[in-house]
Amino acid sequence: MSSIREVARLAGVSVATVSRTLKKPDVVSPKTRERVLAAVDKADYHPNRTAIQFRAQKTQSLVVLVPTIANTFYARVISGIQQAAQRFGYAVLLCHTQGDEQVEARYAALVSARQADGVIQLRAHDPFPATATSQRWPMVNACEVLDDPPCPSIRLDNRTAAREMTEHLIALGHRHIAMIKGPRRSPLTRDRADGYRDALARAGITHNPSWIQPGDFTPQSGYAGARALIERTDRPTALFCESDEMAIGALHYLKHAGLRVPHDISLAGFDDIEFARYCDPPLTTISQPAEAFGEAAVEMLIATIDGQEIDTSHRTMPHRLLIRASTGPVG
Amino acid sequence: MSSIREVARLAGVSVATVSRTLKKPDVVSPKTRERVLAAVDKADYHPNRTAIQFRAQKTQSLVVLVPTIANTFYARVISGIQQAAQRFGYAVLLCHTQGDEQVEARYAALVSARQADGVIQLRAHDPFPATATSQRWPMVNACEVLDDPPCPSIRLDNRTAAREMTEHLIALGHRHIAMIKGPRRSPLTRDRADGYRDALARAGITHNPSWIQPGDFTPQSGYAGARALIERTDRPTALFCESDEMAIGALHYLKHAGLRVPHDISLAGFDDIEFARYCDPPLTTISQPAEAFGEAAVEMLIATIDGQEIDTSHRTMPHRLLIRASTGPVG
DNA sequence: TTCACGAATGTAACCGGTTACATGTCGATA
DNA sequence: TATCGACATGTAACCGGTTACATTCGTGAA
Repeated sequence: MSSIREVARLAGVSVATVSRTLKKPDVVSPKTRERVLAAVDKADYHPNRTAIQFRAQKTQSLVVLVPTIANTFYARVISGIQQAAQRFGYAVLLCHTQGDEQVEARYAALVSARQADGVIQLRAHDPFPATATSQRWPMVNACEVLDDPPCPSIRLDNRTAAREMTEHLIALGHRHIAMIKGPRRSPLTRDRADGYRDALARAGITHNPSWIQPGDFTPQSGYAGARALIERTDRPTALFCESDEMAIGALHYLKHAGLRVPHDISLAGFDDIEFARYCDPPLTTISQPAEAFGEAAVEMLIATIDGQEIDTSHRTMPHRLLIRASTGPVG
Repeated sequence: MSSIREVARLAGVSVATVSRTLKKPDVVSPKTRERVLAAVDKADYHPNRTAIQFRAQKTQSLVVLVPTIANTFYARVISGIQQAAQRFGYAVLLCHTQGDEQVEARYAALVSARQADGVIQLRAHDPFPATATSQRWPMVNACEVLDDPPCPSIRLDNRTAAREMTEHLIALGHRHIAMIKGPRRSPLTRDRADGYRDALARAGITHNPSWIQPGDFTPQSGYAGARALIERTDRPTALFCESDEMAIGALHYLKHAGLRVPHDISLAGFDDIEFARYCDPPLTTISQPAEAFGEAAVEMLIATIDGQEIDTSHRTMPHRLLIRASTGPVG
């Protein structure tokens, strides 16, 4: 575990010269450079990054707070974060929070403790304590975004996307359109439900609140939601799930109940996860540029860390309605 | 950005007393403790973890090298790593390598540069340079394991698992069993193919090498592999894919080709990802304790870092054959 | 010869904690 | 009263780099 002093000793120079040889090779003479590099090799010297970070008061690391990595949408976002971070020379501290606010706070504290330079939060919650005395740290809120984020944010126009999907179902002749929502307090879920209601209102269709089922984005909750809706006497002709994972669970129940999709009931999802296209029938859904979310988050965060001005501190990423075979004319 | 000296000044004590108050509160007098804690509050003081790590020569961080996080099996392993790391007070530096050896080496160098205390490698490749001079760093190899790992490892008995699956198909009366493999040079894939051949040999079935299709664990490669097999004249009656993702792709092709599963052809996967049970028909597969892989890897790595003896430096995790509806008697 | 100047290199302070060791204080005991 | 020990606290070195500033050296011009 050789240090710079060991290398300096071996090369017969001062530590400053070793440091310069490695960081600004052009300011040392070729002869010295050669001697130093030979000593580096001989000593198997690797600069201690913790020491460098300590000295520079900069860690080149980012904290990413993700509710669950087992969700394929988040996995794609993280993949995008990784790519971009790598490009900028930043390391990614991945923090799996299960949406637990205490865990989030604990990990966000890595930034106040200067083990990381900033946070990317993928959930609609401010992980920093709201005390007036404590300062704000570099942070970006992406994917599931606070209504009034105290930091740059990157979101989808969830309301418009959900409206477009609902309009697609209405255009197919559906009037009885049910929805399986995400977790109660999420702004994202609220926006999608608003978009759904917008479309119904525009089409003059009376909105039946009991056709909105709660869910939590898991296939299990999709299965349960579909069952609750199908077991009623006033069965809907179309079902819009706020995530593909829930749609996949719902599809499973629908088949189990002997319903043909889309002949007996149309089914739509949201996210366009990889398996959506492999469903039988392939799922009509909204595609989101998941990797681009991650990349944009990293770019905006690093700009914040570097204290640059950010042209758009709130960005909206484009979505796309993908019509596949799971939705069809009302039977 | 207050330091310990600032707090000491505010409390009218020395820095040593502040440090002791926070780390060993019982050695300072209650009166002093109170004054110090008040000063900590007032200064909004957060100990600088980089300084602590630098002083302690210990980062409490692990590097995880994962080929791709977009694979749901790896996502579960990482989830397990996260849980365990959190329990031990370690942070996780996630490194997405796409299986690129240079990227792996660059990230593994975070350990030689002492930005992390050890590495968990999820791929069968040693990320450290093989020079004789360079020392070995704490590392654990999990999931896809080197034949002769220079470190503790955690693996599945892939050969036995694949043999059991193949025996299940043989027991159903199948004699024409094809396979879609993983990447060529992976020991994991080789072991599974060996297990498949073991079962055929034991049953006295001649092995037809042309019934082994290459793949890369993605649904696309499963789709392509299934097509290549089905378009032949000597079509197999059963298809064993080395991953569920490939099986899902294969299933899509089989349906597209108008084949009924399992009536016309049986289909088996490997991994038991969440969507396997939501397939139509639900997929017969091998379940692996993915989260447990991650947890075991963290435990063994931290034991290595702490220089403890490790009882079993090579662990084998249990697998389970899950028979669902995608496999059935030969038609 | 002397001086100025630039290039190359060295010296040492600094980043913010931890901790071995030194010092100081107080009460109990001889 | 002197001495001792337990307890509380302070002082300063240390971890391994970076870098401002100081020093040394060689070269060319006056």
